[in-house]
Order: sequence, then C-alpha cells, then structure tokens
Amino acid sequence: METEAYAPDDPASHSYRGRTRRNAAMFGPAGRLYVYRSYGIHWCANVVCEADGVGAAVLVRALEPTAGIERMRERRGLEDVRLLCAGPGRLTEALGITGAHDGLPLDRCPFELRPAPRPVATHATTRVGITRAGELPWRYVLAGSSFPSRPRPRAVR
DNA sequence: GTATTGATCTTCT
DNA sequence: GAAGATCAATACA
Repeated sequence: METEAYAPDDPASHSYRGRTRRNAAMFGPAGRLYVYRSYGIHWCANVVCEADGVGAAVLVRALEPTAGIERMRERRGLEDVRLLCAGPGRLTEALGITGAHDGLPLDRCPFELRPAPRPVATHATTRVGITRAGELPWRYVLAGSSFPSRPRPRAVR
C-alpha cells in the first residue's frame, strides 16, 4: 500500500490554513477518517493523526486489494485488479467511501482496525500529485508492494 | 507511446 | 475568478 503524510505546518496540507468546514475532521480525534472532495468529483480518504488538535493526517493513496475484490470490481466497473485501488480517488470508489464517512472512527463498524501481523518495511519517497512541498520524503510505500498509485512511481530506492 | 482536456466542489485570492 | 492531495477519455505522434 501507499500513504502520504500531511502535517499542520505543511503548505500542501489542508490544515495548513486553518480549520474549515471541509477539513474539520482533520482537527478531530486521531484514528478517524477524513474524507474530502477532490477536483469536484473524487473522494480522498485520510487517517487523522494525533497532533494536539492542530490538524494532521495521512492520505491513503493506494493499496493492494485483498478481500472483497469482486465488489470492488462491481463498484469500479473494472477488471484489472492492479487499478482497483491505484490512486486516492480510485481507492475510495472501490471501497465505497464517500463524504458520508467523513469523521467516522476507524475502529468501529463499518471499519475495522487491525495491527499488522508483523512489522512491515517501508520505502520513503517524495510526495506526488501536489504543487507545494512536494520534495518532502513523506510518501511511504510498503516494501515489495507492487500496487502503487502511479504506473511508474519515481521511487527513491 | 505521450499530451491535453473535461468533469465540477471547496477554498483562496 | 482561479487553482487544486484526481481520473478517464480523447487527440496526437
């Protein structure tokens, strides 16, 4: 899978310019979901992090489909498993995440949080898809994962 | 194969 | 009025 971190003092972060109606969930308790509308048509999902209520979150950019692949295919109308969740907008559509899930706790229905079976190794790379502070190495990809959000990620490996 | 554009919401200038 | 943490369809080489 693939994630990207956004800090309160990060120019690319939605929380950078203070709290708005849209990003309110970002300032809420950690462990919740922050869903926002991107370019008017897509939803993007973030996990809110503990940051003393100043607004920090991790954007889930991509993941490797493991369970419920058939339902993802139905929702996306797509065959290729590699594209089901290869990107923030694709991922939310595949999982059925919408603005209705904004601010919901991740440890309760319809979600489930589980610790990783064992420690996972990650690669830190530069962020993508943003125009400010994109050089920060705050994008994390699971080592060995072949389900990136971009066809050819410019990994710093 | 790469490049450009349309869809259309929230916030910023 | 413009831009953006995007995607998919179309146009071109």
